[in-house]
Parts: sequence; structure tokens; C-alpha cells
Amino acid sequence: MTAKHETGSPARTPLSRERVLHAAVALADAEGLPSLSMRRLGQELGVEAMSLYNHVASKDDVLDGVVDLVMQEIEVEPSDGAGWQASVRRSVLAAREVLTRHSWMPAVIETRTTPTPAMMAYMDAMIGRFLAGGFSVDLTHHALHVLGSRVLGFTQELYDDDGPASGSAEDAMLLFQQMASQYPNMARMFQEVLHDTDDAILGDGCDSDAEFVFGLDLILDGLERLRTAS
Amino acid sequence: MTAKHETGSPARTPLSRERVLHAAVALADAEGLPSLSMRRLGQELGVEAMSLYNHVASKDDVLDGVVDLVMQEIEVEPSDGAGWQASVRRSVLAAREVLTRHSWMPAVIETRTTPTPAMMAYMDAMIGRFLAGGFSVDLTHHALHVLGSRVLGFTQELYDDDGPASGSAEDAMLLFQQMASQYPNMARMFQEVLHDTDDAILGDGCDSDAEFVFGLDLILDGLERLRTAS
DNA sequence: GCAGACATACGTACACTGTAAACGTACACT
DNA sequence: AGTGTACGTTTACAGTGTACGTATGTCTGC
Repeated sequence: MTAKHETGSPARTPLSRERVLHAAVALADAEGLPSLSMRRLGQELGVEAMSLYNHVASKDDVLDGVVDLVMQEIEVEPSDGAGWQASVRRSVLAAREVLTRHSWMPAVIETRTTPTPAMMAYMDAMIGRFLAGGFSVDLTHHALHVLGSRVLGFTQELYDDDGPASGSAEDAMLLFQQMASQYPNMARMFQEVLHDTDDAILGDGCDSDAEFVFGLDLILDGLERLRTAS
Repeated sequence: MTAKHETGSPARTPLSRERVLHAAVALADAEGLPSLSMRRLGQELGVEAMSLYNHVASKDDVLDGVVDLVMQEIEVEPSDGAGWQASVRRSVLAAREVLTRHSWMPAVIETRTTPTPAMMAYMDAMIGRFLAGGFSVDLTHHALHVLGSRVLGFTQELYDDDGPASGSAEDAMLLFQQMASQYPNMARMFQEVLHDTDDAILGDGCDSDAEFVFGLDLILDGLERLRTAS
């Protein structure tokens, strides 16, 4: 009996994944992360909450999409010949600028378990900058850990473990080759790092305690140098 | 009609704030942060959820208390004469050890807005180590920002703003004097930093963008040194 | 010993959350 | 014209934090 089928309806633009995600970003920007609920989001789009599920799989899916969308705002300029340091610096600051603009992002990212394509692309570009700058793969790996919280403005320790038995060896190999084509630098680093440590594919192949100490000492040494210089 | 008033009840130990908080830590340790709900917590204590509210003000209060409790686990040994670097290092690693043991802590801390006493004490001791090691107040201030995510294993950017008009100038002064007695090093740093910048009491008196760049460059310089050394 | 007072635990209720299932409608293709 | 599919709605459920009113202790003054 809800028959309000006025022919010549106001031609509302149909929902779509993109529209949902954009609305989600806008909502979080405007009213904060807690306001980003499915009902509120639907309301924002003039639609019932459950309708969203025709375009996104779940709220987690929304959050993943939102993260990816925002990460794409970080423009990754090619590294000109001005040296790795300037290049990395600009890139990190670009990321910070975007994440500062969407101040709720760090909190969201920390809840995500799998990195999104845009994050992978960002990391791959970052790794490329270090390698092009004359860093060994090993030192590049360390560098990423040290920058850690700085690269994206939060502690990441991402891809902690991809799940203990999340796939067979063949699956992993396939995934790796697929990754290699899209994220060559990342693939190269993984390959080398995994080769060094005798760990199996399980485990991300780096000792997080050791990485922490490495970064800590790098910072402490830098501070000591500043102290004696003053 | 639920009259089961058996005199000689099993003498259950009465609830208390301490008991609630300890149970909360144990629960989060055992079953993860999402399991830490008021109902579940009451269940763990053999009590209904609402009964907890006789001893804690809210769930936020529980989380604050839990953070403080865990922070107290970090033993802050006095700095022996082995140099500031060793002292700070041990202290940071001690914090990391505790936070690793309670892996849900970083997530909780990020949700807190006001630092707890135990966190203040930890920071005060840390500042003291730098000052005793010959750092200027200014460099100490920078150092804290650089260590940032390292000190406690997460990005803090704490005390963003204590609220724009959260108190009069006299209130702020009183609060400050109270703080000065308990956290002398912190008070000293605040005083000097606030004095340098011409900002009013409002605003934490440090340019977070500048601090970010300072830390970033310190790290990049350290990496460059490692690169040329290899 | 007993009455009243007070702290505390309980049950209920409300406004939220995400989302599973069933339902209706409107358009596209055969 | 018939049919299938896409998509929005409705309803419902199991959670969450917590405000309110009631019942049960336990302790104190007479």
C-alpha cells in the first residue's frame, strides 16, 4: 500500500559503490567517525540502511573502500633527480597533509587488517625511492620500519600475519607473481627479506623487536648528535 | 519472589573499583578488546552489568582506569649514571614490553582523550632523563615528539587541546601548580615551551607540523648516514 | 532486639549498532 | 507478454552502553 509510484519520479541518481564511499568520506569529514553508521550513511544518501548492502558487502567493506579512496588523494609524483631524501620527504609530507585533512583516517586504518591497493601502491613507490637512492634492499626494509609511524602518521605494523594457514604454497606463489607485476619494488623487497631469514613463508620474515630497537637507536643516536652540536 | 536470602551467603567479596579494573584487564588479556563489554565484565565478576556503575562512572572510566593500571606495570627505575641514552633506551623498551604483553593497549590509549596519572608520571620520568643527560629543555621537547610513537608504541599527539574554554586562567594556574609538585620535569618543560612561543595558554604551545618535520628530517639524516656508511 | 538508613545489586527499558531474511517493485531482455 | 534480475524497503535479531526504579543486604541508634 506504499504505492507512490509517481511516474516521472525525481530521477534520483542511482546508488553505486562510488557514491556510497564518497558519501562516507564526506560524512566522516563533516561529523566525525562515530557518526559514520550504516543508517546515518543511508540517510545521507536518501536511502534506507539496508539498501547500501546492494553495493557494498559490509561495513568493513565500506571502511576498506573509504581508506582506499582517501589514499588515492595522495599524489605520488615520480622521483625527480633531486636526491632520495627530498623525494621521500615530499612523499611523506604529502601523505601527512592528506591524513591531516581527514583526521579520522588513522583511527580507521588501524582497524583494517589487509592493506588496500592504494596503500600498496604508496608503499611500492616509497620503496622505489629508497632503492633508486642507492639503498640496499635490507636498509630499505629497515628504513620503512623506522619511518613506520611517520610514513602514514600512525603506527602500522601492518600485515602482522596473513593468517597461519590462509592458503597453500601454490596460492601464495600465485599471489606473489600477481603482486610482482603491480608492485615490483615491494615484491623485490619481500623476496630478498624472506630469503635472508630462514623463516618459512609464514611470518612476515622480519623480527619486529629487532626492527623496533633499530629504529629506536637510530633516533637516539640522532638526538645525541644534536645534543653535542648545540 | 526471588527470595533466596540464605543467611550465611557465600561471603562473596564485595565489588570495588580495583576489582573491576583488574577484571577488565584480565578479560581484555584473555579474550581481546571487543569482549570487554560491561555485561561481559559483570558476568566475569558474577554480577549484573549495572552493578558495576556503583564503582565506576562509565565505560570510559573503566578504560581510563585500565590504561592507568597497565601503565603502572612499567617500572620506572631511577637513572643510574650510565648515560642518558642507555637510560632512555631501557625505559622505552620497558614500556614496549608491557604494551606488548597487553597487545590491546595501544588501541585503547588512542581512544582516550586525557592522559592518566601513570602516563604523566612516565612522561615526567622520561623528561627527567633527558634533562639529566644534558639536553636543553627545548631539545628535550623535540626529542619527545620524535620518539613519539616509539615511547609508548603508538602515535600519541596527546593533549591536543584541553578544550578551548575549559577553565579560567586562575584554574589553569592552580592546575599548573598542582602539576608542578607531582611532575616537576613536565612542569618545567611546559613553562619554558609556553614561554618561548607567544601563544596564550590555549594551544599546547608547539607547532605540530614543525615537530613532525623535525622528526622526519632527523630520521632521514640518520638513514643517509647509514647508507653512506655501508 | 529491633527499626530505620544506607550502600549496593538486580531487572527492566531505551536508544543505538550491524546485518540476515523476506518482500515488493521496476526495468531489461527474450 | 512473460520472466528474470537488480535494487530499495521492511522487519527482526543480537549486540552495545546506560538511565531508572526496586529489592536486597548490612550497619547503626535506640
